[in-house]
Amino acid sequence: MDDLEVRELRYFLAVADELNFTRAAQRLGIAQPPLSKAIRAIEHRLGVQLFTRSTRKVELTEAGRVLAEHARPVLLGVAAAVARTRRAAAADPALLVAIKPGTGGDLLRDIICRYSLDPGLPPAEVVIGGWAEQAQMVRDGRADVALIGGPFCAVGLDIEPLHSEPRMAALSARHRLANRTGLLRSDLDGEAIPLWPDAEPDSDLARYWSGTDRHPDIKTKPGPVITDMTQLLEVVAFGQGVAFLPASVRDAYPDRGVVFVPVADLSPATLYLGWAQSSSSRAVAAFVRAAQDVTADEDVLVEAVRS
Amino acid sequence: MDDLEVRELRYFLAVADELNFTRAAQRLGIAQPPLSKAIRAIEHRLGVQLFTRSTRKVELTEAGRVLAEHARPVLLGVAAAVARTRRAAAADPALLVAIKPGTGGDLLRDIICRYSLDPGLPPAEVVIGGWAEQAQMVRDGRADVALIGGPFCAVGLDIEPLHSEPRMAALSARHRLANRTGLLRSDLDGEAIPLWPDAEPDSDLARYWSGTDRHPDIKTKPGPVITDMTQLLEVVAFGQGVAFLPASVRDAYPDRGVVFVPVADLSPATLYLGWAQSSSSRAVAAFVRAAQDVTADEDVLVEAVRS
DNA sequence: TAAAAATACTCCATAGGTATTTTAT
DNA sequence: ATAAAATACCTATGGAGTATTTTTA
Repeated sequence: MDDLEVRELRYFLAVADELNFTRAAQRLGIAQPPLSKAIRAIEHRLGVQLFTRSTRKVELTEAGRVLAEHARPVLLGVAAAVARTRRAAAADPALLVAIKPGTGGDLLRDIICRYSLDPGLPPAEVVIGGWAEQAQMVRDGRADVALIGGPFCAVGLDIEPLHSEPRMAALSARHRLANRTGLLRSDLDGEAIPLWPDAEPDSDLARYWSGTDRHPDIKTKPGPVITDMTQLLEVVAFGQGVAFLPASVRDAYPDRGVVFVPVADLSPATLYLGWAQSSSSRAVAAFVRAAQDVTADEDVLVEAVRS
Repeated sequence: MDDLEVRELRYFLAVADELNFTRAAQRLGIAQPPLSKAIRAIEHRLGVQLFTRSTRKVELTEAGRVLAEHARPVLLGVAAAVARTRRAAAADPALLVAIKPGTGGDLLRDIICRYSLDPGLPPAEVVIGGWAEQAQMVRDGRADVALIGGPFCAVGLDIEPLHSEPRMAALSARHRLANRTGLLRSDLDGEAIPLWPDAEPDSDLARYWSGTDRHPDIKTKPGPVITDMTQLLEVVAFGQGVAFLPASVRDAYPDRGVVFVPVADLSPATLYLGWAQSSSSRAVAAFVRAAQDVTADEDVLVEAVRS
């Protein structure tokens, strides 16, 4: 008379995503009739209608929307439970730090270095994931902590800002504004913006990368699709678009015919440390503390240099 | 090759709690052999040993501890999903506000009043739960928001402090210190402290109620077991113990031969508003905002009276 | 030796498959 | 007319039960 099984939640979400029993069944790798039956069984057990369906249209009911919203974190929780349990049993359990290619550099090295001072803790290992995948890796247990740049969804995570730096316009050396010493975002209105494949248009992510998160009125022109930073800089160098990148990118990637010009009215690039909400892991706590210590030291240094 | 079912998590947690397959099976209402088999199946599927067991002793492994920690919130999540889905489908969905008997009073009335100004929101209904159950009611979906007094575990909740007031010593009118105008906690060292049945000795809860959360060195003498505020005040009136209560209790309960004396070095009684972490419910958001508005107004009022 | 977990087996509920029918556009 | 969900029916995996054996403190 009550609770749902993980398998049922999975089936339900597949239908909720596809709004089509046949396609959902394909995605799940089962036949359509058992899927229909499973959904009916859930509805009957809960005494609730989850979908309004005819043979031509399937829609979520209000109750269905509520269930969908609750079901997703449950499935992530199960995945995380399995992944972390497996890792805990491994011969050499480690603290997994998720980053995306190019993140970190000195800061990450310093944090890991300080974290490693305590020999009683599992060693920290870096796992490099896809471009906006770090938060999800923490949620589903593939990692324990993550360095996350740019805007992201913090549901299920505890986070701490580590470092913030202004973003600059990356322009081709031959760009008409390449020798300016400063710009406003509006100066680059109408320029093509290279696109990351997974960021749908007008998402937080897309608006951040196009520098329009603080300028909702600016419409952007789509540029070529790019998948990594090298490619992005190439596109910019060829004059096929402009990008808004943290200043540190200039140092991380050697000169490629791209110039960086300060832009006064861009949101900064902020690097966050994220970890599983209310994690009780000693290692995670130590890593967070190490990160805080390192950034605090850095701030002191910056103060000292300034004065 | 991967994920666990809800039933399996339930079975696992029963064994993890009891550390005894036979008792766990009884608790689950199944026979012992299928339980043993189910746990073995989990261990085999994960490729992980969860318990070290002989016929005489069952213990959690490190991996088992990790799984137990992850499994509990998953089960709560499932329970919450089911409960909230059912409620969303009800003819008259409401926003359920969990309180414990005696909480709230004017403040709660004002918050609900302000929340109700928007006619587009579901009506707020108050559900009265057990004494320290409010947080759990939010976690497992029996309620949407909760007013929580005293120390509590905020895992899985977002919280916001609403109101803080100093606690006073509640003494029998015939107590030797009853006519003092002020006390320190140490003045009442050695007095019997009435006990709430569910607060195990030396828990955060017990230390809070005995006024020793800021005085870890003070040992307390156990008094009679009490189950509600009326009973507590009776016990105090009879001189069988003392209690440390927020000042507002004096006003909420008519005179019962109990006097309230300020105690300078007690932690205050703070009332929190709690709701499901990263809830996306419009109603919950509106309720939280209403509560913030009301307390802000109150603060302004207090300022005004002071000046 | 006794208490508790593991093994051996039996049974049946149900997850999932195939074939077919119904329904709404 | 057709695409898609529902229904009917069948099969087999595995969840749960009973009886028994093994293990160790």
